[in-house]
Amino acid sequence: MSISTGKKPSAGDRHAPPSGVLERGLFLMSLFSMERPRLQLRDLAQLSGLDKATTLRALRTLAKWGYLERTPEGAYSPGPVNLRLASIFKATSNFIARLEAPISAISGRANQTASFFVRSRDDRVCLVRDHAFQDFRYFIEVGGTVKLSEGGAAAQLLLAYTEPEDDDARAAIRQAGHYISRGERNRHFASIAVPLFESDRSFLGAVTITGMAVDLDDEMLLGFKAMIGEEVAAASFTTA
Amino acid sequence: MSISTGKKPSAGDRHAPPSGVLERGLFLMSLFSMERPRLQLRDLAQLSGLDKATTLRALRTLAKWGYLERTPEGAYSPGPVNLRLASIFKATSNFIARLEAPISAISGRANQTASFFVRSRDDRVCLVRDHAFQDFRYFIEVGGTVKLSEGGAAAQLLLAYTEPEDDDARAAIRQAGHYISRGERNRHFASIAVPLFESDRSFLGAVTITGMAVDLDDEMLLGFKAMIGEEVAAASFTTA
DNA sequence: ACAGACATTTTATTAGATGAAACGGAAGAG
DNA sequence: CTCTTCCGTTTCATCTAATAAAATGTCTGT
Repeated sequence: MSISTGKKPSAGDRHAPPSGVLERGLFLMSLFSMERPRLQLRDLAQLSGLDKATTLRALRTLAKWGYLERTPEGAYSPGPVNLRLASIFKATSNFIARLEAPISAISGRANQTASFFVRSRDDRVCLVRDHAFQDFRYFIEVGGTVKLSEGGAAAQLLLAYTEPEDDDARAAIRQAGHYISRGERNRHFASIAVPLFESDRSFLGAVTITGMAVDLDDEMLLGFKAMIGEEVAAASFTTA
Repeated sequence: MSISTGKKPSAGDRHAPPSGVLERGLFLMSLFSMERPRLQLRDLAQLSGLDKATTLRALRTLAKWGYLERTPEGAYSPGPVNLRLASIFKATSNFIARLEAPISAISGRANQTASFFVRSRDDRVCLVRDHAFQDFRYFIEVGGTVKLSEGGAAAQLLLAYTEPEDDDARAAIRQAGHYISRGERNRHFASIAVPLFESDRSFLGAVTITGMAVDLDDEMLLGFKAMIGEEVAAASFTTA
């Protein structure tokens, strides 16, 4: 009753928990992140706003199927089944595996974080990521999604190449074949995003290099563009 | 009613579908595999034994949260969220990333499939795998689980090192520091499994090399043991 | 021995899951 | 072109199975 009618002004319930057992279970899974890879019942119940007993039942089922596993201390963390599903996912989008080496090489040569994003409805999803030596806590993790409306170099570029309704700004981005952002999503960062095409010229997504704004002037970012082109060409992709 | 009382002797319902919405949803996810990465509503309903409407509702929720995505043709396949959870899983079991290079090297040097398994309750789970040039359809995929009771070199070795109740056979395996199987799970294959320890000597799981029995006599399999030791040592693991 | 923090079980109540049937739309055959 | 078939989707009366508050169990530290 506390969900539909009552109000729980307790700490962590910014959003009301979803209704429906399956949705609640998936919601619980979504509470795990790189920053919080292990959570105990109490935390999950509080974060989700669900009753302890309800949370426990869901966690048990999730653990029974390997989506979660219990640590020796009794906390929960994502389990091995996710690996299985991730490898099936990778197999269905056949180009991800092919992109891993180029992204790694790009990251190494730029000594910055390199990523690959695709559009999924109104979000962008990070599918490949290599961190070089940077502190990665400010970034979206692999598989993570961000609303396109939140901006960023990758978002602008994805919109330019995939949005049905066109305008001058988007045409200009396509004309240039890249987009540079400065502090658009995070004040301290700058990025360049370039489009990635399959060998048959079909658009796949955006390759980006991101780093601290102080380290990267526009000239340097622009210089990365040719290098990205070289590296992805080794895997038969193109950037134009 | 068809689930609890009725009988559906149709094609693919070897097991009755689980009850509980969450469990049913997870069950649906488990129907995807490397061999069947895309399934449509009809297939999923039939394979699971669930009603079409029930299946549809679950699939919609799963897709809404990114666990599944729809192909242009309307079929379902595992979605990008699995990638996110897999990377969190990898981060929590920090040794997986460290093992990937050694497994790859072992596979290359033996020119056979190399894998790493851990025990999870009464199952073994494949966490790392490199295929060399073999046809991989006969093998468990990464993240895949198999009952320990089904045997195989890895299963025997995991039992020897993790089962609380000991017996002579298990003590002998620990004494030898390896286990060789021939046709135990599959008539045509042979494997050697060796234990993997963290640098502090805590047991992690089993490294195996598997190939066609005709190509691998016991002497050859035994010869791999030292090589495995060398390669994992490069990542500060040990095999004894 | 007591208190506090968590995990787990129990149970009466009803929200919400279920599935048979009907509908709709697309593709193919005659 | 109409008829048929095959799927996905919607609807709705029925009742299973999910819910949450409270009680109980299990630690840990004082």
